Amino acid sequence: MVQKQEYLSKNQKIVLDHVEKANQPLKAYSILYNVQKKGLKAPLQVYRALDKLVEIGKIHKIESRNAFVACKNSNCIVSNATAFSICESCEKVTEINNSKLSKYLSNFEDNSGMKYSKYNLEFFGLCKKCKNK
Amino acid sequence: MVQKQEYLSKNQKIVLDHVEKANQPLKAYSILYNVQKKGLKAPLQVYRALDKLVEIGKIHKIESRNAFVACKNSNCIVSNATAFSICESCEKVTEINNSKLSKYLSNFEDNSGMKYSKYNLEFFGLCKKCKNK
DNA sequence: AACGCATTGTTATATTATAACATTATTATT
DNA sequence: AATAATAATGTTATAATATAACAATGCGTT
Ligand SMILES: [Zn+2]
Ligand SMILES: [Zn+2]
Ligand SMILES: [Zn+2]
Ligand SMILES: [Zn+2]
Repeated sequence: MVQKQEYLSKNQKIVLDHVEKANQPLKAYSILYNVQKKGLKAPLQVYRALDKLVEIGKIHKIESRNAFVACKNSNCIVSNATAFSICESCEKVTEINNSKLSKYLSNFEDNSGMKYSKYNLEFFGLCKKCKNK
Repeated sequence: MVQKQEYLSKNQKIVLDHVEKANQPLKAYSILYNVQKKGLKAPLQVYRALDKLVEIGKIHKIESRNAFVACKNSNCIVSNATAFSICESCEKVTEINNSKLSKYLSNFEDNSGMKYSKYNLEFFGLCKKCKNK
């Protein structure tokens, strides 16, 4: 039997490194531009690395922004249970780490008969800084 | 003073009509293709109508799918508080109308000092049908 | 009529993402 | 070590999604 991958490949490391160093979401093509000096020449190389990193929870995609951010919750137990706050003025994005919220949402059921295995939540508003302007 | 728009323009009506008749999310270019017989020839005409319709809550964007769906909550009080369930197998999307959930999320606060004015939540899983396959 | 503003029409272009195919690397099994 | 299975890479081209820029029109208000 083939084991699940437990290491990161060269391209995956390069992309993750770059995304982790940023403290804001990055666009795929901005990542591409910045890792070209490291040998990743084509969009697909970045997208493939991102796909894998998202799959294993090291990176999350901010869907409303088409941007990618490194996971801030160690070990990323919550890769299938993500929540973010997004400032609509300065675009600052923060990963929300709130166990009550994640418990509430992970246990959420409605009358649809559907059992949810995953969710993504994005809150919008003005951050402290922008509110006081 | 100019009043806030309370009617829909020609293009907006055409697009909304079309989206309402579908009971699934539609892609912008599929909408375009289907309303070309009604005179909307260019992507921008569709995107502009969609923008406005999203703004006033008649239509919601399913961010993880880049697709648009008509609001199912009458009067759309919740245009800034949206929740959807998405089947990862058949891609069926349902707007969740659950007052406990919306109350919980609308009142959610964390220690970031941010007051959220809007949220979008997407649940993923398998719908009843797909689960029993 | 004159103004302000939303909407429209149009062409071009930017941005985001995937298809297809050949090759190489890694790990597991024999 | 050879084989097979799986994952990752490299590359070119193209698909899908979305916006810029600018001119024109429609409509309610003054
Ligand atoms: Zn995370
Ligand atoms: Zn801000
Ligand atoms: Zn709605
Ligand atoms: Zn289904």
